[in-house]
Amino acid sequence: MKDVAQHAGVSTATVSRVLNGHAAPTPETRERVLAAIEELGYRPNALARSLRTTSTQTLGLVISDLLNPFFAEIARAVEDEARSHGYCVVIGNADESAEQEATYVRTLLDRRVDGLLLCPATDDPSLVREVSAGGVPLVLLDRTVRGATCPVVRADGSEALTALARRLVGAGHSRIGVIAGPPNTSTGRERTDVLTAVLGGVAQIVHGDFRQESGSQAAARLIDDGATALVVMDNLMGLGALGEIRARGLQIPHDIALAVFDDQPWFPLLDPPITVIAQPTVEMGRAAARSLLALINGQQPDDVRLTAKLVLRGSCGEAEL
Amino acid sequence: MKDVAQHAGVSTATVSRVLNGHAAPTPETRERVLAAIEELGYRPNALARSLRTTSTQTLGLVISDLLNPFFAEIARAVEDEARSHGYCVVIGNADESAEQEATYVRTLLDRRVDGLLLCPATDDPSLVREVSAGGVPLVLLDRTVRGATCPVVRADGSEALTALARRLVGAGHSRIGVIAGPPNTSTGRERTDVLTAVLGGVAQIVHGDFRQESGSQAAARLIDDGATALVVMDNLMGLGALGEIRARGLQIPHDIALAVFDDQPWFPLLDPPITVIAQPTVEMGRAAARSLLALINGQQPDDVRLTAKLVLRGSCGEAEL
DNA sequence: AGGCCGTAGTTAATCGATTACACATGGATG
DNA sequence: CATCCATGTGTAATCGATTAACTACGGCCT
Repeated sequence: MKDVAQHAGVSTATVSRVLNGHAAPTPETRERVLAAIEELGYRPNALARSLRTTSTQTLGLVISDLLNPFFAEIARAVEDEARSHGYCVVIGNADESAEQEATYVRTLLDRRVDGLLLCPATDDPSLVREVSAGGVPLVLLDRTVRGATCPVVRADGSEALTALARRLVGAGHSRIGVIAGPPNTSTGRERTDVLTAVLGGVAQIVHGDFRQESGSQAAARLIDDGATALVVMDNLMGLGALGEIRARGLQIPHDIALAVFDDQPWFPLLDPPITVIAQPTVEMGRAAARSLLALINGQQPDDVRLTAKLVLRGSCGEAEL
Repeated sequence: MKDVAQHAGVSTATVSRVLNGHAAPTPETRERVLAAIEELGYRPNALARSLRTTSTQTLGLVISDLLNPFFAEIARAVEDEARSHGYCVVIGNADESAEQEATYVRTLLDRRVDGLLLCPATDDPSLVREVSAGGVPLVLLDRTVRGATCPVVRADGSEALTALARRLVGAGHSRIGVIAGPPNTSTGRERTDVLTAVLGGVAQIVHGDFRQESGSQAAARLIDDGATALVVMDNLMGLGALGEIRARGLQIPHDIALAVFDDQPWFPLLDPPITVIAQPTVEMGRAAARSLLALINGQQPDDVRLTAKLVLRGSCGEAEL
């Protein structure tokens, strides 16, 4: 910057003013400065700028698993929304581990992100408290924590799950296996709560860990226990369950019905196409980014609750109803 | 930091030394400083540190599309490898657009990443030159550019493609449709070059843009033109092609054979399971991160060329051979 | 006792920007 | 013609760390 100033025969203050579009500099000065910038190929140092202004124009996003397309879509949406407001997004991959999540959150805070979006790995509120105590704007995404004091953006699958459960019972299923998320995640608990409320003893619940492998294992157990329908609360575990069903040579929906939370582009391609509860991932991501930006701008955004939709495709024997 | 120093009754220099594990401070001083840090909940400002040390301990990764699981896996691997060396990764999503790619690259450079990993959207070398001119360590990933002067990490699918092509010809296919990537990407061109070399006039090539939609359209055209086999050069376009095949009610492999570049966890679940050319994504990501770190440490890493493997599953009529 | 040295710690410059304040210039005003 | 104000620019402090150069303090040797 000093070089640019010298080249243009002005002070660094003037260069800075030109860069930041202040009213002061004369059109001619501005021209000269811009020419010098161009000629020297100068690019301002964002670190120095941020240090001085205490604003990085960056949002932190800590998600549970980048390989889960559900989160990848969210990340993408967050990024789009942020970019359209001149913000950049730094993504941290917690890998469904509370420790790694904490590490990432701290790293991002150390780098002074202007705000943080978090998909908490567990419903333990301590990390959230820590961030709030630091005064950094925080929005929770997809999952919440106990006694959360910050805005939360998530999808509500109660209606869809209820409709699905009724349908399965109506089709005569009397042993419905539920492959749920970990009991210490809000999504893991809430979704199963809805189901048990509707299904009562008909439901048999096994908790997985939102990973493919746990889906296969849970499916194996449930099938061994005589389940005639499987409801899987996450697409990765759904993938595992599907693998197990195929490995056993079972026919969907004849031998076993299947429904999965989260839609994926390849679900319609299976035979039969898979019935899903689709979450509005893009809208969730965008809404979360908007809420966070609002918070950064001193507003107090409300919680956002979007609805997940039941998409019937055939894997629950819809055709036969 | 000043507060911590005061609290511990030392100077900021001493605090800094404690933080950075310098030899100087006495165990007692160290204790006192650590206590003060603990008590005040002090966390060092990474921006200030980076400004002073001109090192951010951060790698930039600009990829073509986060929603493409191929790149998501790579991103994940890069991140793992980087983290194990104490580096953080900032991901930028170019969305297969050269402009957005350039924007991201510049943003990352402005933030002074220590090095950059790039999956170039086109084979135009100008952006690469710009980065190199800035003296920032750069490694290309998956794709290269014309006259690249930096290390490149990619997968070689020639053998696998050749074997696949021979097999298809051997099975009697005389019109083989190839859905390729854009001709101005190295992967788009090289893969088709291999195929045309082996197949000659038997191959009919349509270029897509690495997105699902273009896969459907290309498949439609090729099928209309009488193709009895499709080779798709990317998993997203493969998804599109599959959709088109299903929409037309064609049976795989009876009516049409199909093979796709990039393996995906759900390919084995289709009926029949899809034959693929699997790229070693994790190894690619790790290797790229390692090369970049080597470059940052002043070494001159070689190009890395990993081999993609043909995985026969049935969608090319393997059972019938 | 005096000189020397190693060690622990302090002072102050520095990284590259932003910005409050001071200053100079020139035109309008009484 | 002196005064005042508006306007454009420069000076220098500042953000929060790191680190070279310096100082103070003991202990050791002769």
